[in-house]
Amino acid sequence: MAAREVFAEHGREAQMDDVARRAQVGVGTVYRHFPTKEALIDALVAEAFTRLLVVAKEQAQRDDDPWDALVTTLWAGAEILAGDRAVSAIMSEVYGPVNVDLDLQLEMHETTNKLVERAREAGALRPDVHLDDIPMVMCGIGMATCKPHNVPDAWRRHLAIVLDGLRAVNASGPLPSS
Amino acid sequence: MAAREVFAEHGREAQMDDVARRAQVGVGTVYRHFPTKEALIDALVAEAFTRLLVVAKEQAQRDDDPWDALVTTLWAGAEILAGDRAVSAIMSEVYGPVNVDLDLQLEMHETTNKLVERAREAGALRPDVHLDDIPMVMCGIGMATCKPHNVPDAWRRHLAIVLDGLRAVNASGPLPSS
Amino acid sequence: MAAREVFAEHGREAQMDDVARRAQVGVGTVYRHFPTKEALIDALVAEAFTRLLVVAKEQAQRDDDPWDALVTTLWAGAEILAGDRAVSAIMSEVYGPVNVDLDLQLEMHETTNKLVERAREAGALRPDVHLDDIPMVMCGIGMATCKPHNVPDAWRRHLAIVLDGLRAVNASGPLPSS
Amino acid sequence: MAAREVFAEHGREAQMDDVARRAQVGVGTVYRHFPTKEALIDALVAEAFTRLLVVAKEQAQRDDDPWDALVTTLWAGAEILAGDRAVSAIMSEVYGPVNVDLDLQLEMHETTNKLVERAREAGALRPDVHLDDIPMVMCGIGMATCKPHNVPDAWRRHLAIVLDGLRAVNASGPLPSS
DNA sequence: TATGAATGAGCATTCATTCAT
DNA sequence: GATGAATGAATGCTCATTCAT
Repeated sequence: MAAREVFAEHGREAQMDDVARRAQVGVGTVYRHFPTKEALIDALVAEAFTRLLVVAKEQAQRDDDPWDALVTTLWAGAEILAGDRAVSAIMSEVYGPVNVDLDLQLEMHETTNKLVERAREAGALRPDVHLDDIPMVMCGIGMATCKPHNVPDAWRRHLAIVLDGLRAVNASGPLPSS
Repeated sequence: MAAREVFAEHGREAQMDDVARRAQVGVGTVYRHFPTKEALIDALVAEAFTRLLVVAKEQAQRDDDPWDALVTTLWAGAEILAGDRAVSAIMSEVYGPVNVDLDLQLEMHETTNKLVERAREAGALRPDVHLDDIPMVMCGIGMATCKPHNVPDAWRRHLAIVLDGLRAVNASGPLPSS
Repeated sequence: MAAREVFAEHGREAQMDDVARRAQVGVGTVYRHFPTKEALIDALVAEAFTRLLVVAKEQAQRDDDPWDALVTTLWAGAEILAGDRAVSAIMSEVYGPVNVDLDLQLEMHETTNKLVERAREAGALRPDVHLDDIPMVMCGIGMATCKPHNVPDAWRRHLAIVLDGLRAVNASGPLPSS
Repeated sequence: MAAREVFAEHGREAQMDDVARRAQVGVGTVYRHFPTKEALIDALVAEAFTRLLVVAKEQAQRDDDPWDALVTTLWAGAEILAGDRAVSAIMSEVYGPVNVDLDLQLEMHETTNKLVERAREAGALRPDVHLDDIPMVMCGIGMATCKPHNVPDAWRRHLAIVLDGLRAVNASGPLPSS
C-alpha cells in the first residue's frame, strides 16, 4: 500500500494528505477505508503482525526441533521488520499506542511463549531467558532498519550474535544460515 | 526538571504548555531557558549523553580490564536510559532528529569504539561484534523502560544475558554483578 | 474580498481569524488560498499595483499628450488608493516590507519614469520634477483615505492643486476634470 | 532618547525590551517613565509636535508676511519629520492611533489654520488650498524620510515644488532657501 | 528606585476529519 | 463511490506588562 511508503519515510508524523497523494486518490477515499489515521496505522502494524503470526504458529506446531522453531520465528520477525520501515518506525515510537487487536496480541503472546518455553525445556535456550527478551531484541533490529546511515544488513550479524548468546551453553548445532 | 517528567509521559508530543504547567511557571519562562521546543528536547538528550560520556571516558582510560571497562560503560548507559523515560522516549522516536552537538556525538563514537576495540583485541569480546551492536542493544533497553507493563527490572536480566552472549567463547570470569 | 475589508479596518495588524470570520470561512480556507499572512497582504497590494500598471502602460503608449498621459495615470493611481483603504493602510506602514514581485516593481518604475520624462521633455512638467515626487504625492493621498475624519474627497482637491503645481509655468490647457 | 533610535529603526513594531537595552536600563525603568508602550509612542510624537508648535505659534504671531510665516512653519515641520525617522515612521502607520493630547492637537489645528487663512487672505495662497492639504504634504515627506533607498534630501526639492504650487498664481517673491 | 525574570493572553499556522458535489 | 475544498481545534511561540527582589 502507498501508506506503507509514506509512513516508512516519515514515521507516525506522515500526513493523511500525503498518503492519499501517494495512492493517487482523494483523502476521502483513504478515510473510506480507514476511519482514522490511528486505524490506518493499526492496520499497517496488524498486517505485519499477522504475517509474523503465521510463521510463529507454523513453527509452534513443529515437534522436531524447538530451538530451530524459535530461531526461525525470530529470523522471520526480524526480516519483516527490516523489510518494512513503516512498521519499524511506528513501533519504535514508544508513545504512539499500538492498538493491535487484543486477540491478535494474545495469540502472538501465547504462541511466542510456547516457542520460548519449549526451547527452554528442551535445554536449548538459556534457562534465564524470558519472553520479555524477545521484543527487546526486535526493537534494536527495527531501529537499525530505520536509521538511514546503518549498514543495510547490520541487523543480520547482530541477530546471529544475540541468538548465539541466548543458547544454553551446552547446547550444540549450527545457527540457520539466514 | 519538570520537562523530563512530561516528556517521559508523552514523548516528543509533549506540549510546551504542559511542561510549563508542570514546572509551575508560565510558558514564557520555559522559552526563556530554551528558545525552542527542539532546543529543550536536545538539552534533555544532551544531558543524558554527557552523563554517559563521563563514564565512558573514565572507563576508556583504564588499562587493566578492557572487558570490564566496556561492560561497566554499557551498564551505566542502560541505567541512564532506564532511569530516564524522557530520553528513552525521545531517542526511540526514530524520525525526530536528535540534534546532539556533533562534537559530543563524535567523542561518544570514538570513546565507545575504543572500548569495543580494546575488548576485542584483548580477546574478551567476540571478534564479530561491531560498534553498531551497541545502539541496538541499548534501543531494546530504552524501549523496555518505556512500555508501562514491563517488569521494572526486566532490562537488567536482559542486558546480563546479552553481554554474556557478546563475550568471546574462551573468555572467562564473572560478569559484574551490576 | 473580505480580506480587503479587514485590512482596510485594521491595517497590517488585522488577524487571519478575522479575515476568515469576515469571509465566513474557516482559517484553513484562507490558508488554502494564501500560504501566509504575508502572502495575502502581498496579493492585496499586487492586485492594486497591477490594476494601476494597466493604466500606466496604456497611457505610456499614447503619442498625443504626454502631460495628459501622466496626469491620467496619477488620477487613476489616486483613485485606486482612495478606493482601497486596505492597500493604502498596508503601504503606509513603512516598516512592513511590501513584497511586490520585482518584475512588477521594475515595470511600474520604468513606465512611470517614461511618463514623467515624456511630460518633462514636452515642456509640460516643471523641469525639476523627479520620479521620486510621485510616491510622495501618492502617500499623502493614501493617508487622507485612511484617516476616518477626513472629508471624503479632500484628496481630489489636493491632487488637482498639486498637479497644477507640477506643471511647467508656461504650460497651458485645462486639467482633466477627474 | 534611546526609544527614538529604536523606533526609528523598527517603527511601531519596536519592542520595549529593545528600547530598554538601548537605553541601558531594565524594562521596568522604561515602564516607570511610560506606563505603556502606547504612552511612550505618544510621548515621542508629542515631543515633535510640541517642537513644531513652538515654531508655528511664533510664526502665527508675525504681522509682516503671512506667506513666509506659513512656509517657514512648513519647512520647520518637514525638517522635524525628516530628522526624526521615529516620528515619521509612527505617524506613517495609519492605524496606530496617534493619541496626542487633545489640547495640543487643537492648538496645532488652530495655529495652522490661522497661518493658512492669513496667507490665503493676503492673496499669497491659492484660494482653494485647505488646512487638510498640509498633512497630506507632510505625509509624503515623512514617508520619504523612512524609505531607506531614497535620496536623502529628495524631500527638500519636493517641498519646494509643492509650496511653489500652493502659491497664488499672481503672488510673487522668492521661496525661503531652506 | 531600578531591575529583569516571570507571566500568559494573543496570534500565525497545521493537519486530521468532514461533507457537499 | 470518490473527491478534495473547507473546517477549526490544537499548538508553538512572542512580547507587553507586572512584581519580587
